[in-house]
Formats: sequence, structure tokens, C-alpha cells
Amino acid sequence: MSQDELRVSCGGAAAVVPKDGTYLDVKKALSWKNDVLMVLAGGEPKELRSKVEGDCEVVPLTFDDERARWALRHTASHVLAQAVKRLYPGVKLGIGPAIEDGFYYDFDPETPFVPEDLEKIESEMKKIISENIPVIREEVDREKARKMFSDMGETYKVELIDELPEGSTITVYRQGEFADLCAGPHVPSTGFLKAVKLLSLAGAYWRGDEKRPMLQRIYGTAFMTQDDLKAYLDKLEEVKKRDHRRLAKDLDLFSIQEEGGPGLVYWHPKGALIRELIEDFWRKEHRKRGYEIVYSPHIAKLELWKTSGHWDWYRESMYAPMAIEDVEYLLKPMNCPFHILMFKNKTRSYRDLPMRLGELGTVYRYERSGVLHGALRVRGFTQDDAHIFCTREQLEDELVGVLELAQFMLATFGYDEYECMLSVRDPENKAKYVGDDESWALAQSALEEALKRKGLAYKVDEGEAKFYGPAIDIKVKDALGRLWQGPTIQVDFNNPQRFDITYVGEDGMKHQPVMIHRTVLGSMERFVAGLVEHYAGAFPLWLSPTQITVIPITEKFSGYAEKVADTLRREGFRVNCDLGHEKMGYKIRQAQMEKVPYMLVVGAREEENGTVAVRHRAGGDLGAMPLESFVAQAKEELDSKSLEPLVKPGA
RNA sequence: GCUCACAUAGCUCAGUCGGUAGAGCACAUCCUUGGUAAGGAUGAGGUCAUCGGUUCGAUUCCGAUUGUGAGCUCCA
Repeated sequence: MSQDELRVSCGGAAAVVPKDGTYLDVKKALSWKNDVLMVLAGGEPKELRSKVEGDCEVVPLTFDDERARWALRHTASHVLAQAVKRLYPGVKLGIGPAIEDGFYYDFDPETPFVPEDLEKIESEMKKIISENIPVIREEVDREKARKMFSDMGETYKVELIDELPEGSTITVYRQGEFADLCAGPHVPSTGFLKAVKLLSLAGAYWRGDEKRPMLQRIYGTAFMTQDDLKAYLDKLEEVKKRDHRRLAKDLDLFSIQEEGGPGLVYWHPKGALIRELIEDFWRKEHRKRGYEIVYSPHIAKLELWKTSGHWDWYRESMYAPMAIEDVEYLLKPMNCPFHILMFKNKTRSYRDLPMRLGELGTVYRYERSGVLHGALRVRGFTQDDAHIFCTREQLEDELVGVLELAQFMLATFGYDEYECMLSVRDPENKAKYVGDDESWALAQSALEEALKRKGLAYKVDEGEAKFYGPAIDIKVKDALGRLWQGPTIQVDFNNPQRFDITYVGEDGMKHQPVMIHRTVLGSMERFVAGLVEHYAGAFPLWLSPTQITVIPITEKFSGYAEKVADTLRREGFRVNCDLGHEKMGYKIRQAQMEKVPYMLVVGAREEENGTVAVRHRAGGDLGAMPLESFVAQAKEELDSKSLEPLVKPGA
């Protein structure tokens, strides 16, 4: 082997490339397929177009690898920008990164884009892709880059260059007539893009700062094949089908009324029933674990909110004060001050601790109109709130108890996967937080220990703590793999101080309790909306508003149908007896669309034998079985809060 | 709050290049008595989000307001 050659190995295979060769040469030499987008050389991710730096072991990276995927999509965003520049030369470029499921590019157009423009832009992108333009990386010095982009009128790019730290390598990527300030990496040419699609158009502030100009962002995505792209678009359709706003309307669960005001939820009978069932479950599980359930008012004197610190820290999220007999009152955005007042109502002993006060407390927060979203983000909502007052020594055990409760309740609803975050204070900026180092250390280690004792993996999120203490934030994964804000548990040393609450210890001295703020479900509005999407509207038996529909084949059997329905009602089921004079197929369709778990079809055969022909909304026809047999199995399903149907096909 | 888009019957949506509107589903009545996802007929139902402007005339064009959606930002 000559000195002008480099030896590259890959698994068992090996190749020799010229000394100034690139990984494209390696690709050729090793006959890699075109799905290789990047390589790992000596463990470092490299573009295919970069030079081989020495003898090394390489690993080809395809779309399955996150880095390669991001490179491909990042190139797609450049193609988008190139297409836009070809069609609208006066447009100024913002930034255009790859994101989780695709990419976007921010533009400052002379005249705003309209949705129809996307089609035009997309077909120009396809042209650029078919031209298979090489994507070339180029290092430039700061002055040259600055001049280049200011000559092009790209003022946003110039701003970015000016903010790059001293001594950093500035790179420009060129593809044909188009050039962009960009750190890379990219795929070697535009022809590597096989399936791209532009998805939506939206506003976005320059650098996410609302004081800066609003740019127009075009979102898109890219895959290796049209089939994969289609699968992704189908998934978006599935998400749309499960949308709680759609399903809540179809299933008549809740609404938001224009006449009533934005962000305020109206729970219709069926939605209210689901909520009631969840709340009953919530109360039962809390009482079991030593919680006491309370109610507190909806308004309180402004003075109270000053004491709690809300007036200083939370004012912009609160509804304006109302004057009542010359005293200002505020609608509550949180329940904590009320629970503190209850604690404070009499002298507390260490024997009273831990004191766990729970409340399904309805709070109101002023949310900016643009952030409201169905029942997920609203202005009035009911938190499943609780505050635990305990000693420092009890803190860790209490936190474990909260985690156990949270895990149990979430599992009941079918949420088995979580991501836990430990939100701690920003070590660089301790002034932002109240309380001494010792308290913070104690709180943090208690939270950490509790997570470890429950065997929960977690990530530490610096700077995400509330001003009064560190927290555990749990995100739960739903049936589509999406993450939802779940339980949050916060340790608070601040409010006990502000309200000067104490208990008398064993030593007869006054001590300050620690406070834990915690919610398991979050809010009833958000939780039920999340459940609607998680279950795609098909609630498990115990939560279904109508659990069983009895369908007589003809009116002749309505007597038997009513008898069956009565029996089921006596057994505690929510039953609808469909005596309408439609055909059976029609009634089944109605029940299917209402997502009623069980349909019992009864006709001559059933009446004669005292049976019911059972149909499950997902499992279909289960055949006939004695009514008692159905009742026994369905009761088991109901009482165990089973997520799966437990009624088995009859003989 | 900001950018862009949208607002027609309970729901999903047509439509009017400006002359006060239509379908399917749902609803009501009647006929049909039918074995596992839509039987038939008839009927009722809309100040085309609200308020202004332009016009002989506005649901249609323009403006404002309200609400909704996609995002930015923020959060239970």
C-alpha cells in the first residue's frame, strides 16, 4: 500500500482510497447503497463529502440514525430555502433547522406567503432535487462571510454571524446558486432527497423573541421513501382522528361556548359522568393513603395573595382584582394559600404531621388568547391538588408515597411509560430562588432519593425549578407515543416561611413544617382530554358513559330486552335499551359510533334460552351466552377497571 | 399578545364572478318487524359569527370585533 493511500475498514470489509479521497469514495469502494447518508469515522460523525483523515474504521449511517436523519432533513430545509429564493428573490432568510419529525425554515417575505404558495414552492423543491445539485461545504473567515451575506441583503444572517463566538469556524454551504450560513452537516447533494413534503405555514418570532419581527415559518418533512412519507402522513391523520376536540364533539363530552368566553369548559352529561367517575376514584385512592379532602373558596382578599407571593410572581396570569365593599379580592389561580390557612387555623403538633390536604380545586388563570387549545389549555380548570405538611425527616417518605400514588393511578388509566425530570435551580443564578442552600440541598436529595427508591430513571433539568423549591415533573407516554405533562411534585420551603406556619415538636418548641405541592392528574380538563386521545374515544368499561346497549331484533322482543336491561341496571351497569324501530344493523352502527363497549342483541333464540348475543365494540360478535355469565364477566371487567374486555366468546 | 388562515342548518361540507342559499348525516312523523356497522317516504330546521362601510341591493367586496385553527411564547 502506497503512502498516497488510506486504508478504511468497515466491519469485515476494507477499502483503499486515495489520500485526498472522501467518504463518497469509501462509499463507492465498499459498494454502499444510496441509503447511506453519513458515516461514523473513528466514532465521529462525518459528512460523506468530507475528506478521509487517515486510516480508520467507518460505520455507514442511514436514515435510522438520528444524526443522518437530521442531516437529510437539514438539507431539505436548504432546498426549501433555495426554492423560495428562486421564486421570490426578495425574501430574507432566517434560520432553517431539522426538528423532531421534519424541518422548517423561517422567512421574511416582502409579501406574506399564503397556503397556496406551498404547492408552488414544493414543486420548485422537486425540481432542485431532480437537478441533484452538489452540496459543498466551505470555511470562510468572519469578514468574508459578513460581506457575503450583507451583499445578499441577508440581514438576519449577518446578525447571526456577529453573534458567533470569537474564533469559531464559520462555514457556508453552497448548492448551485444558493448559499447559506450553516454549521452542517448535510448530505452530499440535493438528489439524496427522495420524499419531501411541505406541511404548514405559521408565524414565528425571529429568535423566538416576541419583541423582534415576526417571520413566516414553513414546516415540512422528508423521508427516504414515498412509502415512509405516506406512513408518516397517515400517522398525522390518526392523530387528527383522535383529536379530543373532534371526539369530544362527536361523543358529546364537553364544549367551549363562544357566548361564555374562551378557555372555559362546559362538561356535558357524558363528559361530566366520566369526570365524576375519575374524581370518585381519585378521592377513594387519596383517602386510602391518609389524605383528607377539603374545599376552599374561589376568591380571597388580595392581601392573601400578597402574603403568598402570587401577587409579585404570578400577577400576569391572574384575573384582575374585584372590589367588594372596598376590599379587593382575587379569583384563585392556585389552591395552596387556602390549604395553608387551614393548617394555620389551630396549633399543630408534630403528631398531626404529615397532614395531607387534598382538593379538587377549580382555579382560574388568565392565559394569553393565542395559547388556548381545546380542553388542554384553558382558563378555568380543576386541579387534583394536594398539599402535604410534614417535617424535614418525613419529607422523603412522603415523596415516595406521592410517587407510589401517581404510579398506581396512572397505571389504572393505562399509562405505563414515563419520563421523569428532576427540576433543580440554576447553580449560576441562585439569586432567582428563595431559601438557603441547606434547604435546597435537603429538598433535592429527598426528591432524588424518592425517585431512586421507586426505581424511576430521571434526567436533571437545571434552572427548571420553581422559585420556591425543586420539583419532579413526570411526563407520561400515551398510546401514540406522545408525551403529556403528568404528575408534578414540588418541595416548598418558602410558603411556610411567608405564612409563618409552625408545629409544636416533641421538644415543645416551634418548628416550621415543609410543604409539598403535588398533582397527579394535572387538571380534570387536561387529563380527560388526554384520555380521550389516549383511548381514541373508546373508554374502558368502567369509564364508558354507556356501558351496554341492549338491542332487540324486533319490537316483539322489547319486553325481553327491557328485562335484560333492568337486570343489568340492578347489577350496577349503565345501560341503554334501544327500542327504536330501526333495523338491528342500524342500532349496532349507532352503538359502535358511540363506542359503547358491549351490545347485547336479543331475539327469539335468546328469549327462549334466557341468553344474550354479545357483541364487543372491538372484538365483534362473541356469540350467545347466558345472561348471568355475561354479567359475571362484565362485572369482573368493571370492578377491576380492566383496560381490556374480559367477556369471552360464549359456547 | 403576535403572524397567517378560517367562520354557511345540531354535525361534516357545497354554493353565490354581489340579486337573502343547498347536500349527506342527525332530528320529527309515517311505512317497514328486519340476526351483527346505514331499509324507505315525507317533513321541519339557516337574519350565511357580530357590528359597521361600499352598493339600487352584501351571506358574497372592504374594515373592525368576537371565536376557532397552525405556530411563536407560555403552562395544570
